[in-house]
Amino acid sequence: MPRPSNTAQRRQEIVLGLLRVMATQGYERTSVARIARAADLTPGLIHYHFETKQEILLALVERIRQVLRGRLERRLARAGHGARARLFAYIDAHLALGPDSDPESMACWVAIGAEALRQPEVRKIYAEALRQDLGVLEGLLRELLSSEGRSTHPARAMAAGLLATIEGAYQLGCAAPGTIPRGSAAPMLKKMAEGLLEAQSRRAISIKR
Amino acid sequence: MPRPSNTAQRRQEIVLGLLRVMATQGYERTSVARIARAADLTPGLIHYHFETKQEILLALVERIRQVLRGRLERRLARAGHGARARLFAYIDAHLALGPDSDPESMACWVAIGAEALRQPEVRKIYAEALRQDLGVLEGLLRELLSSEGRSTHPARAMAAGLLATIEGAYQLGCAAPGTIPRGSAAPMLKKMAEGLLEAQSRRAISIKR
Amino acid sequence: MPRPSNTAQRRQEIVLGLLRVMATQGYERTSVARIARAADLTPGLIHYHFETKQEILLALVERIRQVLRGRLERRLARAGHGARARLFAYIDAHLALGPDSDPESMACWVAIGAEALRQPEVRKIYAEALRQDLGVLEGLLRELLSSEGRSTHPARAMAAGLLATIEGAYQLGCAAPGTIPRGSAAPMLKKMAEGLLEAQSRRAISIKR
Amino acid sequence: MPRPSNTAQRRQEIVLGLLRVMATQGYERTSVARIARAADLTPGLIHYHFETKQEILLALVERIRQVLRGRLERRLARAGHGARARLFAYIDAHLALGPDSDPESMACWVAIGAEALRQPEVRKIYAEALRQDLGVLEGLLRELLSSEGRSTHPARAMAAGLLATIEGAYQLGCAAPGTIPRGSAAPMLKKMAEGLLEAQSRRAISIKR
DNA sequence: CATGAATGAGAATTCATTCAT
DNA sequence: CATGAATGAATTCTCATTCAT
Repeated sequence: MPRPSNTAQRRQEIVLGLLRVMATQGYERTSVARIARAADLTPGLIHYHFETKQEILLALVERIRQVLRGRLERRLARAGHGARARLFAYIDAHLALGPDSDPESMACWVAIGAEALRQPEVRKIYAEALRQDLGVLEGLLRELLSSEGRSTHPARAMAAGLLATIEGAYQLGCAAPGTIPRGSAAPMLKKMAEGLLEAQSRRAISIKR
Repeated sequence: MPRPSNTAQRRQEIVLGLLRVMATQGYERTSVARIARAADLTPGLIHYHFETKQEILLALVERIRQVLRGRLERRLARAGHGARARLFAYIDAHLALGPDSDPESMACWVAIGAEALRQPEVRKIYAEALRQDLGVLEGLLRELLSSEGRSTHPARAMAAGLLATIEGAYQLGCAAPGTIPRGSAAPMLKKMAEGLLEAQSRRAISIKR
Repeated sequence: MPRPSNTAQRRQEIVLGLLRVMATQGYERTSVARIARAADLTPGLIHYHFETKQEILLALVERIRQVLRGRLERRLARAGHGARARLFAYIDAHLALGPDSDPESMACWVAIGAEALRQPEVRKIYAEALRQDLGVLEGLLRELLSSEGRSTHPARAMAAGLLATIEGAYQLGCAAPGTIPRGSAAPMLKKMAEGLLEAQSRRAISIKR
Repeated sequence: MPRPSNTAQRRQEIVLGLLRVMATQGYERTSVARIARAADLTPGLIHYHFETKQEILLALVERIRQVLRGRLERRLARAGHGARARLFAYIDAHLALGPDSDPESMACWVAIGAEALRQPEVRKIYAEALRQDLGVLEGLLRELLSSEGRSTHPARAMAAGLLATIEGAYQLGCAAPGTIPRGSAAPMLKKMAEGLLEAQSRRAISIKR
């Protein structure tokens, strides 16, 4: 009778080890030995469960995305059916402080974004993640626009702008703390969203006139 | 007769070598030997002109800032005195495509942002740079707000939001190309700025009533 | 009722796994895990049936020898009683192409020869194997010489020469294909054997004169 | 004034270090650290002068070939113009014992032959080396045949046979010492060559009749 | 100023072997 | 018998930095 597999468990521990170390050291400076120490394992075992260090990174991306998806779903569920409330839930899921905010993941996400610059494989899943985010955000904006009886055409471009702000807020929040006053990112982004929507609206009206 | 010092020249070549390599490799993966090769120099000479590799990075930050400052000044000069035009000049200096845009520097800036996560010294000058940007941007917004006879109070928060969007656009532009349609970053940011301003404006008006 | 032992079966599977992998990877590059995969077993089980990796190698040598012995016996049986035919049967058993030729074993044999350079234990059984071959070959030559009424004295030296050619043909056949035209090794060696015998013969005759 | 380059010197030292260690350990078991120790250098320096370990191996092949070429040229020069003497010079250059024989290189050559099985790049230069040898040997046989007024047609096949014997003699000499009595390889090969030539000759004669 | 050889401290990865289940 | 997780030592290779010339 073989010992029951603990691979899933171990892989998670390893991924969390990378998360912890990478948040302060970046990917390149995080050696497999450090991941091992952080997870209280041996380097050899790391490579038993993952072929390469990069594979751990990819698993970490997956995990960060999962957690974010969970956060988003919970907040959308709480938000009810109002299109505006749902958009705000999206923003809060990404930027709000609070018990479910996750600064380590945020720092890692920034580091992952930098790795995406030079590792094609990382770039691929990083870009894929952003395309997903973009899609979800666009959907929410589309809901909101059509609920107000307006054209959904600018939804995509607006989503891109808001997504850039989110990613930029991560970057500034981690690497230049203080630039954005603590806790102000989510409210600010909501204002920007509203501004975009209203500007759009007024322009539409003025065109009609 | 000693030969005239070419230190300044050499330092610049070295910094440009780092710029070129780092844009695709990131900082950690850029070895001194590669910088040397890119600058057509030898590793030893690099360390004659710079104590450490990190020092080159700091010089590169300085240089990227200088170039950006130059671009901003030229665009502000062309913009005339209109507060809105001056704000747009700022945005274009950071995001517009064109002959003076500089994708390599943009990629490096993203990599520098990631290095700021883990190198306190880099973080210091990175944050300082962003504070400067923030100050300039805030000033422009203040100009604009007061030229319209409105409170300049929200200028700082608005500046933070716009700056985040700029940094985020760099990130997406480099690491997830296609997320933001090519050439659309500057126009989008202008719309976001306008939205913010107008939302502000209407709220102010409605409060007055 | 304990299940019947399948050790013999398993050991053979493992040895064949080594054969398959080693033919292309050499001994050092053949990890126990790869042997296991090739034999559709697990690494732990390999070490249940063999103490060490080297032990598998020794078993493989034994097996290759057995197969060769079988081939030789079949060909000798077919050859009848003519001394020349029997010598040729020996040569064909080692070098002839055909359904019973075994390129994988040949490649392994070459790899084993290289391992013999550095592993005394392997050297021991490798040398023993060659001494056996030498003995058999010498016996066949002796038969042939005495059947022609000539001195059997040079049989040993001739056997050594022919054996060297056989081993060299393996080497060239595996590692420098094309050097020896395909299918030409056995006929060439037969000519070399005849040449040796006839040269011997003429010299003997001339001495008599 | 830069220090004069000692790269050529160092590279040779490193190659000789590999030669020394590899003769007893084989290629795979020869770690870069051991090469370094054997050459009294540091591992880092090894990799300053050679990109990879394999590159050292390729340089070693080159060197062994050079030495062999030198030995052959000296012996050919001493052999005068007789075609038979020249053929024997070739054989002696490869197999004769004596002050210029080189057992370490011989052992390495055998190990290289085994590496050729699994490293395509090694196989390439190994096969090329053997093709060269084959060409030279064929030329000598052709000389000899035509000097006796006979067809040179079988020269190639004869060369292949003799070359196999040479490689096999290396193998047996290194890995199964005693199989071939010490010092008997060269005389035996000469007899084999003569046997081949005479057999050929007699056949030619008998055909003429 | 300039060269490039040299160092030494890591880096990721591999792997034979052990052993709890 | 069988599994496969775990270990720890070894491996190749990288690289910032130093320094004799």
